[in-house]
Amino acid sequence: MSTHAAIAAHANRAVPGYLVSALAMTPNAGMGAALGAGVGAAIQPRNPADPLASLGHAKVYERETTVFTEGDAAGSVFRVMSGMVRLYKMLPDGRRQIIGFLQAGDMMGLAFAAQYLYTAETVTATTIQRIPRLELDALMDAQPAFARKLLSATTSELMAAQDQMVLLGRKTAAEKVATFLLRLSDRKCSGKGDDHTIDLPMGRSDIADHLGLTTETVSRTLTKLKSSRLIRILVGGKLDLLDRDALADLAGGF
Amino acid sequence: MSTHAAIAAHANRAVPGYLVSALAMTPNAGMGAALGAGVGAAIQPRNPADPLASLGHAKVYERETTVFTEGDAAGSVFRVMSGMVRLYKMLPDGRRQIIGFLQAGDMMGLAFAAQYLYTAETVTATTIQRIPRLELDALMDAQPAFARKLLSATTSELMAAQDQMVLLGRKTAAEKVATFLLRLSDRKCSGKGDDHTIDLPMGRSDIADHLGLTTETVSRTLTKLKSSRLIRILVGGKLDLLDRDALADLAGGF
DNA sequence: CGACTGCTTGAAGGATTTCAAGACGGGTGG
DNA sequence: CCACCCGTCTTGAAATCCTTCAAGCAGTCG
Repeated sequence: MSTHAAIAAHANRAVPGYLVSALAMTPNAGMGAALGAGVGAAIQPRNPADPLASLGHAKVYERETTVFTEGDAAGSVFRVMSGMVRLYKMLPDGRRQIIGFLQAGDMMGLAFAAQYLYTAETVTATTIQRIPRLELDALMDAQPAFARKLLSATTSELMAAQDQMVLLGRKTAAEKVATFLLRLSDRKCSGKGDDHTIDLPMGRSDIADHLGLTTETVSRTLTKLKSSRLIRILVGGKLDLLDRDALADLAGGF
Repeated sequence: MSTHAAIAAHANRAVPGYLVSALAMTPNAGMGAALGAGVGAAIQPRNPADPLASLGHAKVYERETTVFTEGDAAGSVFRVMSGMVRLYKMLPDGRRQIIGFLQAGDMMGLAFAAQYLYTAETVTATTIQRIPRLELDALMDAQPAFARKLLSATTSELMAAQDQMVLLGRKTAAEKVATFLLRLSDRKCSGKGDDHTIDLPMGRSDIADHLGLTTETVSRTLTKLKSSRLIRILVGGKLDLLDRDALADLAGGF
């Protein structure tokens, strides 16, 4: 159940309305999203074909700023234009689980519920487009194809969430960290520059809370990867993947 | 990322097409799903208002039977009419993570990808409606409202997946088991009979692989709950929740 | 009635956490 | 421009929860 509870099971805790799902929603992200679609291009929020471009308005948030909090009334959805955001849920006693990190092109707050289901905070300085729920509704009504894109994007999120469940439930610390680094690397696709240098703008405790570990374990694991010559840790939150194949082995599956 | 990788990040590993998402899709499950909607009623796959009722055809599967396997070409989506199904992903070395358990009304295989992303097996004897992807597409084209229902249902799945991440990443064994039992209990809503007796048709190792534990730990934890008079273990895979409040405390948040 | 399979229980081991200092680095102010 | 400061990261050692390894036990099914 849990992961597949029927709508009915949720009905008593969430009034219909947009809520909390985070998902990637880029101009090229729809059903027809061809293989290799966009990558770089898809990240262009100002793509002329972007149906969302004219909605709402963008705002710059400083680093370590709250965008919205779990439980807030959910009146808008958001799209990250640049920078990085973390989404997390907290247990009553303060334990935190980071659901994911969002980058340019990713959307959040898109779901049917009256309140946001998690908290969104910026990691770095971030530009975020805020789109009132009503405007999005109107767009969905006007463009059925757009509704399909949302479904497709949400579905992709679900796939990613399932991979994360495997990681959290069945992987060791080393596998978790290796998987995380490889995902970051696949994700960026930043075209320019070394394709093996990745950005780690978030702190160790963010990584830990995403992987179900402690900061100490993350640090120790990274140190071990460094000693094994699989990675090189650079200043300024950057990191080189020196042996992607070995990392993939360590990651044990995707 | 992981959990929120942009579509583009998936584009190179999954050709568009229906795939893997599992979600609850019942007649009353749409956007308008009122609070308290259906529960019992929503579980009625033959509800007259059910747009899916006339699609595909139903088949009975024996217990412990494979419905489809991760990697199979994904040509159909499925809806559980009765019984229970488990969905899981495996790591190359055999470690298994059960993504969720499906009951009457839940759908699976609904996503945009060429292959199924996980394996579906029956736990008990189960009746399953198989719906060719093309028929579902046609229905979505014909009934925009239906597409919204799918989006809503998928979104609910995502919410559940996020809760499961918190469980897997940040809860202790006792909290995991308590949470699992409470979810099962909330889920069933079987109207009739003791509202504190729940069905546990799956084995200990299924529970373990869903919660990120071992069968021994699950067994020990259940024994401890029994000793504490919080539950009573009955024959035939049934179980009484004797102190729901205490369990909720133990569960530490939803 | 015996063998099988799954559940329970015990004891030992290990991976990760917890507790506790240091080291590093980056930013600020003198 | 350098030094100080503070937060973060790293490293160490002890503790712990959970796993692993190993038997018993129990319900089932031929």
